[in-house]
Amino acid sequence: MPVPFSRPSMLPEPTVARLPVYQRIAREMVRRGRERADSETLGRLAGVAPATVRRDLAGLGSLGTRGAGYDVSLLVERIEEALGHHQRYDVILIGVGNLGHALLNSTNFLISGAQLVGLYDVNPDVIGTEVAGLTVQDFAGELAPATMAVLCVPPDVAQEAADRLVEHDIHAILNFAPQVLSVPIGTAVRYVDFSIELQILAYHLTNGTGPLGGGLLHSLGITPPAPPRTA
Amino acid sequence: MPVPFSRPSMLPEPTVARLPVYQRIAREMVRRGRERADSETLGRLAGVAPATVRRDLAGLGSLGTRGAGYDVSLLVERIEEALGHHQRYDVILIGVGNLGHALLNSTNFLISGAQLVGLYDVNPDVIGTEVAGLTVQDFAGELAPATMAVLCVPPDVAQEAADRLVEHDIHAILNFAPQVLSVPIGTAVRYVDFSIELQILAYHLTNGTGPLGGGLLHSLGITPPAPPRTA
DNA sequence: GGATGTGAAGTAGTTCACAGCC
DNA sequence: GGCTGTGAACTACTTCACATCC
Repeated sequence: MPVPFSRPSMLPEPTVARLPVYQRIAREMVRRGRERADSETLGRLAGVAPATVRRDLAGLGSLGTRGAGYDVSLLVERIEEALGHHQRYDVILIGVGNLGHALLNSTNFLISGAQLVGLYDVNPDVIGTEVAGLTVQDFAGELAPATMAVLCVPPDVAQEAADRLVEHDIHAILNFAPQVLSVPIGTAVRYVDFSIELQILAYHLTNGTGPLGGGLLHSLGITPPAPPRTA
Repeated sequence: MPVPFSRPSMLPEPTVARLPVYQRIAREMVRRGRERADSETLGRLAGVAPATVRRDLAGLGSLGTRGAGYDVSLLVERIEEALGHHQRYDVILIGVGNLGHALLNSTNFLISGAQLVGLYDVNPDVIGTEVAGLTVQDFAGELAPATMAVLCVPPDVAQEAADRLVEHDIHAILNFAPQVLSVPIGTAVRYVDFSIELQILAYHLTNGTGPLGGGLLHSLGITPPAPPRTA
C-alpha cells in the first residue's frame, strides 16, 4: 500500500530541495538577460547531473523545448507555482537578536507569497524597536495570526516558544535553535543547524571524500553529480 | 567499479548528516545524567527509524550492548571521533555583520577541534572591533592560515571572497551567501540557504505532505521515519 | 541537428526480521 | 527477556540511453 490516493503533485523530496536552486539560477539568468538554458548548463551551476535536472523539471510538466532547452522565465514562474508561492503565507519571526536581524536583512529570505506579519521578542530592550518596517512586540502578548513561524530564540527556550506557536495554530516552524523540538503530528518543523553543517564539512575534510568541486547545493544530503570527469 | 580501494571509513552521506544529531541527543542525555539509550529512543528524538539508528551506529564499530542499548557517553566520544573532531581545524570567518555575530554568539557553532583564528570584514566601522575575543581584521590584508572558512558576506561579493579564500589555500568553505560559488575541484563548499529552507517548508505546507511531526532532522533531504503509525 | 522527456537499468539507502549476545 | 548488529528484501532516487519532437 504505497501512496494513498489523491496527491496533487507529490514530487520526490530531493527534487523539492533542488527546485529552489534551479529557480535561483534561472532568476539570475533572467536578470542577466539570458533567455534559454539547457539541462547541462543548469546542472553544472546547480551541481547536479543533467539527467537529474531533466527529470526534476519534467515533474512539473513539460516546460522544455526539445532541441532548445528551457525558457528561463517560464522556469522561474513554474517553479514558484510548484513550490506554492502563489499562496499567501503569513510569517511571524520570534527572537529579534542578531540572527533575526540577519534574516530580516537578507534580501531573499522572504519568498514571494510570504508576508511578514509580526516580530516578537521577550527582551524589553528590543520590544518596541522597529525592524524591517514592523515594530517588535512582546512574545508574551497577543500573536498575529500566521501560517509559518521562524524561531530564532536561544535553545533553552525554544521548546517553550514552540509550544506557544503550536497553541496558536501554527503548523510550520523553521527552527534555528539547536534544540530538538517536540511538536504534535501535523506540525512541520524544519531545522537549520549551523554546527551540523560545520561538522559535516569537517568530516569530509578529514576523509577527503564528499562534496568537492563547484556548483551550488551539495547541501543537505543532496548527492553531487558523480565523479567530475572534467578534462 | 564501485569504491576504489582504501577508504578509512566511508560512511554513507545521509549517515554523516545524522551523526551530529545523534551526538547532540546523546550529549543532552549525558548532561541530564542519563547513562544508556536504546535505538528506539534515539530514533524517536532524532526523527529516524530505530533500524536506521542501529545501522548508522553500527558503521562506527560495535558501540552498543545487546539487550541494554548504547552507552551515551561512549556515543558522544565515538561520534566525535568519526566526524574528525580529534583533528584541529583552524577556522576564519569572513563578514562580521549580523549573521557573523549570530554565529559567533551561538554557543555550539564551533565544534570541538575547531579553533577560531581570524575574523575579517571590509567595513571600516567593523574593522578593529573586538568580537568573540578576536579583533576584526581587514579582509583586504593578510589572512591567518586556516583550514576552513565561514563566509557571511553579501551575495554580490561572495564569489570574489571565495576566490581569495581559494588562493589562500583554504579547501573547505561554509557559505551563507545565497550565491552559486565557483571553486576548483578539491575545494569543499557547503551551502546554508535560509530562503531554500523556507521554500521547502512552504511546499510541504501547500501539499500537506512531507516532514510532519516531531523529531529533530527532517532537515535537508533527510527522510522522515515513515508514516507515523501512531495510535 | 540538438536537447527534451522517459522507460529501463543501476545504485544507494532504508527497513524488515531474526540470529546472536548480554 | 531485551536489544543490538546485519543479511536480505524493499524502496527511492539517480543515471543511462534513446525515441521523440522542435
